[in-house]
Amino acid sequence: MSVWLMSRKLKPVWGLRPTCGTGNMNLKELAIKLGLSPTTVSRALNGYPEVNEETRERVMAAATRYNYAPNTRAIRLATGRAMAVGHVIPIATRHEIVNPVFADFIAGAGETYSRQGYDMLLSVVNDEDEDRAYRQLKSRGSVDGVIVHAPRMNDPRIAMLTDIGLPFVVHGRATGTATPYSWLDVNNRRAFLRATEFLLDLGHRRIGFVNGLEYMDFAIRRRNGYLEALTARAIPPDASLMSSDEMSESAGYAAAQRMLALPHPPTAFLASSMISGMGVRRAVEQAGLTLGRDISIIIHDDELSYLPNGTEVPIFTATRSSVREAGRLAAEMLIDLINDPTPKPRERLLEADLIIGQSTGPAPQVQ
Amino acid sequence: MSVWLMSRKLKPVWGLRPTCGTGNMNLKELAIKLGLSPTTVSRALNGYPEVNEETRERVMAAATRYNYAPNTRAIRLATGRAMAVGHVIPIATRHEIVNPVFADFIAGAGETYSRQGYDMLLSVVNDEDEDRAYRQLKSRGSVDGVIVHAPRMNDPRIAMLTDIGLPFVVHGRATGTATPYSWLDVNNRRAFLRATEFLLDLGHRRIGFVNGLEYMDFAIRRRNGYLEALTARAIPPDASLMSSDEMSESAGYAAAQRMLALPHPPTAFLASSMISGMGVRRAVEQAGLTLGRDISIIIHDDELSYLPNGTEVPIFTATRSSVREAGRLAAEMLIDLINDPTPKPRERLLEADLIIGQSTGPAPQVQ
DNA sequence: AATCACTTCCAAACCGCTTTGGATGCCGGA
DNA sequence: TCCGGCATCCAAAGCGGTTTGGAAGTGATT
Repeated sequence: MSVWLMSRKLKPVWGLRPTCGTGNMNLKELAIKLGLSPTTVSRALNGYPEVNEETRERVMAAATRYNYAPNTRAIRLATGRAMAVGHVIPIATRHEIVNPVFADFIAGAGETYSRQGYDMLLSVVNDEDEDRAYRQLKSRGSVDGVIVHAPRMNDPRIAMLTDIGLPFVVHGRATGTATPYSWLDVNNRRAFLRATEFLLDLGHRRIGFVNGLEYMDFAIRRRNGYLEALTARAIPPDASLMSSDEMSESAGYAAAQRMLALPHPPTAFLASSMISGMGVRRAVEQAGLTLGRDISIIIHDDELSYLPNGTEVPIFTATRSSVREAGRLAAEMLIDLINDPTPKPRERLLEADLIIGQSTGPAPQVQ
Repeated sequence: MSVWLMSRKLKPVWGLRPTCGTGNMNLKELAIKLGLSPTTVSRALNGYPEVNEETRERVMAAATRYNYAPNTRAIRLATGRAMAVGHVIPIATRHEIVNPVFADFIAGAGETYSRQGYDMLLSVVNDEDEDRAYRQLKSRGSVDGVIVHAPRMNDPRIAMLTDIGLPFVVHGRATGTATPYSWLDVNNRRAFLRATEFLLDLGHRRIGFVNGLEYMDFAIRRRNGYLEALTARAIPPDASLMSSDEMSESAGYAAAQRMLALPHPPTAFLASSMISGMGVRRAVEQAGLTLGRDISIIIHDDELSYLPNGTEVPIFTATRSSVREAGRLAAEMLIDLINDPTPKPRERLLEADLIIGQSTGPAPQVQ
């Protein structure tokens, strides 16, 4: 008797938590409604072969009828996969990254994610918390991989991510990194090499270079391309014609204004982005010069969806490469990487087009 | 004997799946290492009172030592809360939204989320999939709530979200919606009313209005403010001085150029954004007019981090309201809403500042 | 000595799904 | 008649946490 009581006590009737707090149909309920086991229902919905075709159709029909959608939280726990990709965005001082280029990249990547059933997780963190953010993403299992933005020279994130074993793809490259890693980049050196050559061919000899911040890897490569083209024509680079700053309109304006005030001003400009190019244009027009005649400008056009470089004819002559497309491709690379049991680094270099607009013309004869 | 065999068969040794495939420490392992039950460890870490203070410290120390972080997937399943907020971004035709304003809003909201331990989920979908995206977010339990962007007049999303019971906060308002809902908005009507009044006070009588697309709710309210100010001074609005288009540089340029070519051109402009204002400025300067003397411009400044309206002195006179701050606040509202069992709609109207820059001055006497 | 309150800890159910290892029934061939 | 193979289906063990309902142990009170 007392034994019976004890065993009763050991197995009490537990207070049932609400099975259906969200108001959503779940697998078990659906199975009961169908008179099947959860196993079979799950298999039917996921296309496994060991289910009668007739049964499968019955299940499918019931699923749509009862508006059943599997709970992702449960799937993730059961499968051990987050089905999500993380993007860590540092803010504060370096607001460089909260920029329209980033927005378009995200939009492109997001397209790939939703096509492939992945979620996109954005972590906005302070600069000093960036490292911890990646580690948490890993240790809490929130994502299956990450995309690394805005790599700098000798970027420490690459070694760190390799170390903790979180799959990643870098948008850009990090000069100075010894170990191999996956990346997708535009051939910035070549793009700016070609742009400079194009201006040189038009007779320009003094070319102002309005670059981005040169701790960013892409800015370094662009400068290299610019310098390489000059050197190939035996033109000594002039430090007063080279600037490096944020890629904002006002910074572009300031840099161009300074260069135009030189005793020996440039006849052409190379600008790092659409936006800084607009600043350059303002300085040029304010100086009473005409674009494409007195002064030539070539910009780098990321094909931002809200900042088109003209609708029919391009306004600026530009090196063009869609950052949105880059986002799509980088996301695809990452998902490949996640699904690949043997993670050998993938690399992809995109070439930029050189498109001719109305902002370039032969160098004026009167120097 | 055969019974024994059968019972053996009924309870076979299951193939153990790797407990630790991710290489992460989990609660059970940590408990074993500490010689405690998972229950106690969980409670110790989550600050429950029924744990000895000494034990708690031991647990905390072990957690940091072994770099333990609870698996979010498991927490979510167990608690039934996603601890995540969703943002659905439609793309394709309306690329209006993949714009810098959106990026800054997201950055602000992201700050709040990471401060409060929430994840931010971004869904980039085609326009036609937007509805489905919200429904899936709900039925799959991926998020606890969403923020609705870029509301239009009679926006159907509001009724839909109310219907499916997914908590939400609208960034902006949707004119024509009958049922109450939570929103955070800038007082766009008042901002443009004040800006127009300011120009009228300066003697301007013909004010060009370069508005955003007028199916967007904020654009409607801005137009109302503009018209209200004119009406108050008994100035009949002139349709040829009002344009409505995307808020891009080129659209701003085109609109301003058209108006400046009128037989009776405006002496001042009201532009919907920094970017369209830049287009207006280009048209003005190209027409040989000087900003602040011949022509005045007031823009709306969302305080985009990468597009500052001047560093010290503002370039443009502007109605100013930080969209990033709006993001922070909207996210806080949403989290409040999620945590509040009695969901009564919250509303918040932010006022924009009118700041004086160099782009405005008295109307030229010679009409 | 028995009762009671309180502190501290634990076993096990549960969240909703996947997946393993059978079980069952049917059919054709030996 | 028996057996193997095949097509279908199911019970139950995870995934890694949270949370419920006790269960010991300790002092103080009656």
